[in-house]
Amino acid sequence: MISNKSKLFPADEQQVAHFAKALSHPARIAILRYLAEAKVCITGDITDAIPLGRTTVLQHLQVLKDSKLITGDIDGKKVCYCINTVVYDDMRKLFTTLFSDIDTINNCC
Amino acid sequence: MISNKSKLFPADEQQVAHFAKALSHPARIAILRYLAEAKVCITGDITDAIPLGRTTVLQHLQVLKDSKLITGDIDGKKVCYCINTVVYDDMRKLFTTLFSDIDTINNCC
DNA sequence: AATTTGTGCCGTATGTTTACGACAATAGAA
DNA sequence: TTCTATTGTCGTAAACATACGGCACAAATT
Repeated sequence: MISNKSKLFPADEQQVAHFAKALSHPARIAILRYLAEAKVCITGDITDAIPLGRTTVLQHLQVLKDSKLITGDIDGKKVCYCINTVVYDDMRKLFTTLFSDIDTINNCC
Repeated sequence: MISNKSKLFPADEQQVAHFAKALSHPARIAILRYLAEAKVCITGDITDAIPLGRTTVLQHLQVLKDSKLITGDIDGKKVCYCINTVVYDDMRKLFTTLFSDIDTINNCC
C-alpha cells in the first residue's frame, strides 16, 4: 500500500503515515462517522449514507479494512462492518504523540 | 489535489482528509519533525535528514506547502521552509474534534 | 578564471487511488 | 416459479503520487 522506500523511515512514522492515508479521503471519514453513530453495519445502509457509487464505497470500506481501522466480518452471507476500537485507539495515541512531539513553539529562521 | 467528488462531503470532513493526506507519507512526517526540532530550514539540511533523493524531498516539501502546513518563503535566493503554526494548530483541533466525535464505545452488531 | 557545490525547475517512468459499469449469485416478493 | 433487489467480485479508465535523473544558474572554493 505504501511504497517501498517508506521502509527507510522509523516505524512510528510509518504507522502514523499509514493511518493518515486511511483518513485521507472524506468518504472514509464519513464512513467512520457513520459506523460510530449507526449501530447498523450493512453495506446498503452505508452506501446510502455516502454520496458515491456503491462500488466506490465498497472500495473505501476495503481501504479502511486494510488499515485495520474497521473489521468486515462475515455475518452469514452479508459482511458486517464495524470500527475496530483497539486499532482506533492505537491510532489516536499515535496522532496525539506526534502532535506533542511536533511542538510548534518554534520561531524558525 | 483531492478529487472532484470530494466536494460532495461536509467541509470539516474535507479539511481533515486534506490534512491527513499531507501526513500520509513517512517522509512528510519526518520533514515536519525535522522542521520542529531544527531551527534551520534550508533545503540542503532537510534533504540530508531524509533518506530519499533531493528531488523527491523537494516534492514532499511542495505537498506540505500546498497543504499550508509549512511555508516556503523566499529568503533572498534560497527558500526557507518553516512550520505554519496557525495552520498546524487548526489541524490539531480538527483531528481532536474528529477523534472525540468518533466515540468508539460502540458495540456494533 | 575554472571548478565544484547547492539550488530550483523540468520531464518522466512506474505504481496507486478513485470512480464506476458490468456480471453472477443469492435471498426474498409476486 | 419467476422477478426484483441486494450484494460481492472483476475489470478498467482517468487522475494522482512517488521517485529520480538531468539541466541551468548562482555562489562559494580552489
